[in-house]
Amino acid sequence: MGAVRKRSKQRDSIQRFLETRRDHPTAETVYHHIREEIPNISLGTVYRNLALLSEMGEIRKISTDEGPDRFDPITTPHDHFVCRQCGSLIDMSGTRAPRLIKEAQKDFEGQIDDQRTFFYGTCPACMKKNQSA
Amino acid sequence: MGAVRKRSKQRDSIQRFLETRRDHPTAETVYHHIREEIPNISLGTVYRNLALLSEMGEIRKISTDEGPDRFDPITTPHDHFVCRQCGSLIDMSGTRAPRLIKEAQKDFEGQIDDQRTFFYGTCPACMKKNQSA
DNA sequence: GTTCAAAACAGTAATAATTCCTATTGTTAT
DNA sequence: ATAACAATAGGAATTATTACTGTTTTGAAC
Repeated sequence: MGAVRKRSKQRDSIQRFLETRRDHPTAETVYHHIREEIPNISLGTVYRNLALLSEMGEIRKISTDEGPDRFDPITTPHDHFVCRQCGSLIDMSGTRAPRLIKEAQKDFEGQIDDQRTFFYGTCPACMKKNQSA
Repeated sequence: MGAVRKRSKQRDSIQRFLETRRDHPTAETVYHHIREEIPNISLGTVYRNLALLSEMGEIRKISTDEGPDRFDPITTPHDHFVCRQCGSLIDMSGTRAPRLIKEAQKDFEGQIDDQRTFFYGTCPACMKKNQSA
């Protein structure tokens, strides 16, 4: 009998909060918002539950070249764009993962389970900002 | 007139060291090795120069879901594999970047300059280890 | 080769990001 | 209700990285 995972209102609350967001919050952002609902939750609890939810496949951890890790409630495969100027993280349409994994697996002796693609550049908002400046 | 970049034996040494390695060392690893050559180099200098070399396009910073940032002396486009079990970072053959950027740019209003693809799974060495265990 | 300002340095402090630890609380199965 | 144990809070500790300060090195101009 493997470890039984028990629910907790803290973890439920974290998951529910993430689901309302399209902007891939950091652990710090999650912490500040959950504190409005559960004022004495600790940052450690937030980190632990974000890690747990990731392991459980309920959310996805996203590490980029810019800034701290972020978390995404959408676990269906999709790519991300990172703005080098403002740091915003944007969902990209279209998924390339299954095709890429199949392709890469051909030349590779290990086992490929997952894949992440990031695009870097300037986001639409910053493009506009730069024009007027 | 932009800032004039001056050379230093510290930066040269860091770059030379990286070029001998195929395993994408962390800042800490670089620091320990350079200290054999320049015993009183400081960790801050290592971080500063790794950042500078990245900006200059001489090396590449690599951030993954597992562990601290790593640095790659090869700047021609290529993908990476991350072993979830041992954390090793492996170069993948074949580049998908130019094709992917072109594809993604079609549906995207921002400007895409760069792209990173990571594969996650179990590396060949860990596959073997798991079999015998 | 001396001068001079910019750039880089070492060393240290500070901050950011994350994990670990301990005592306590809440849940589940009996 | 109680035993067993998962999950908690809160803070300490650790890891990763950046910033600051006074000193040294670099490279160009003379």
